[in-house]
Amino acid sequence: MDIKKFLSRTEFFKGISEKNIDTLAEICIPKWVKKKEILFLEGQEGQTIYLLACGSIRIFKSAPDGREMVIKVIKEGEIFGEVIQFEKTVYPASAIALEKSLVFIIPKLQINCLLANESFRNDFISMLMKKQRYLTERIFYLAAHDVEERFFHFLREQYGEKDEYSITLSKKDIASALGTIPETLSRLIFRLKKQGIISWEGNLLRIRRGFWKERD
Amino acid sequence: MDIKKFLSRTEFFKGISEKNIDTLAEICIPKWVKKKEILFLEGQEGQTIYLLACGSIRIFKSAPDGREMVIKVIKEGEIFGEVIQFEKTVYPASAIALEKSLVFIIPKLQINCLLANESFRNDFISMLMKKQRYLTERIFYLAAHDVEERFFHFLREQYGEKDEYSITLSKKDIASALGTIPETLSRLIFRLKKQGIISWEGNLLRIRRGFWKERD
DNA sequence: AAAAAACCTTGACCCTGATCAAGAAATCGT
DNA sequence: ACGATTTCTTGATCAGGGTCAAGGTTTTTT
Repeated sequence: MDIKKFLSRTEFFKGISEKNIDTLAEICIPKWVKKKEILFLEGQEGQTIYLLACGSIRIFKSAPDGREMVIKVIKEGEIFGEVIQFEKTVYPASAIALEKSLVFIIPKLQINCLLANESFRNDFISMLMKKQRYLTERIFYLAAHDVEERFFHFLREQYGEKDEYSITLSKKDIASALGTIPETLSRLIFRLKKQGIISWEGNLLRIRRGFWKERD
Repeated sequence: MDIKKFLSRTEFFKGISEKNIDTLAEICIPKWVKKKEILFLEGQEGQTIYLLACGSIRIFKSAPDGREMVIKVIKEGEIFGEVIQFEKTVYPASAIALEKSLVFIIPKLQINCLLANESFRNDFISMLMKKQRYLTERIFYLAAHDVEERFFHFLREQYGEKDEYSITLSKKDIASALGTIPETLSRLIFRLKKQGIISWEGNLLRIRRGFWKERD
């Protein structure tokens, strides 16, 4: 089975021992979720942690009146929902698939066992700290950068610095990931096209050569 | 010495065993910092984790051009700087004292030893998750709530729901904690006073009776 | 393949909160 | 205690981006 292969290539599990990989591969349950499927809702009790194998998942919070905010768009190889591991058993945010995705479901009890292993534990704690760094950065970005800056930051963060991107997310979803609305993103794209900084037809987004270096 | 007493009353260390408390009390170094003193800067290497005993500390990020954003105002009994525990050894944000404060400094090596202990480890991981919940909530609040909502949220979060508060932070510092500027806070206070919702003379901030219940 | 739904774009308009400025009050440093 | 610096307030102005509306396009459903 190539679950093992995938796990061992994963950012989070790549440092893990062969034996632990075996255990994990047996434990975790692969599950396909379709676009718009909800994996869990804020406030809901949960017993499982997720690992995204393929696709993308939006983690978000919403207020009763409908206001919503994206916390993070999960990339392939990332863990999510790990925050229910101890004490609090309810998810603090909701998760929805932005496209057809494959996730591995890992019961939190199993994680608990692995946690006895020192190297796993260290990786787990490191992962939590990395998330903390990410969220810290996101607060900073949302508050102190305009939509254009956030757009390029999102591209780099999600796909790296490239000349060409094959975009599978809808513009609407990208807008919400940037913390804005489709109209604003639409106008931004219009302006960037006019300035010759990007072109975007269908799935293909091109960035002007040298753009990333110029902007520093 | 009553470091022990303090430690055992602390949110984070209260569940910890007597033996561990003793060890910790020996390890950690108390340090008074004066107002505006910087504890560490973003990007700086660090070997220590902090516990705030008394006072308050602002954790913030800043851009080269001067834009700044408060990530969190640390309350008494909270840990900060713990994010350098593994791998990355640089702080992802800066810390400055908002008033004269007492911190306990704990070398990260020592934490590492304690981490071998299962119950401590669980507490540590729980603490990280709590922070993650906090940051998630903060992203949501900053993005989806106006300054007035953030003001009351800050009060509740920092001091609880009361009728009277003795405010030791400057309005400027409160403004930045809310993610706004002094002018805007000043105008908000003016409006809330006019509406009879608050009064604020000197240190004494009063909230209209029943206000918290009404707002739900 | 047709109908329905969702998505994208563009325009007009508005609103919250930032910026700039300047004077008053409070606090700090020596 | 006094001058200097910082903080606080209030006014005038401005801008980024959100809201509302409407038409066109793409995708989904049946």
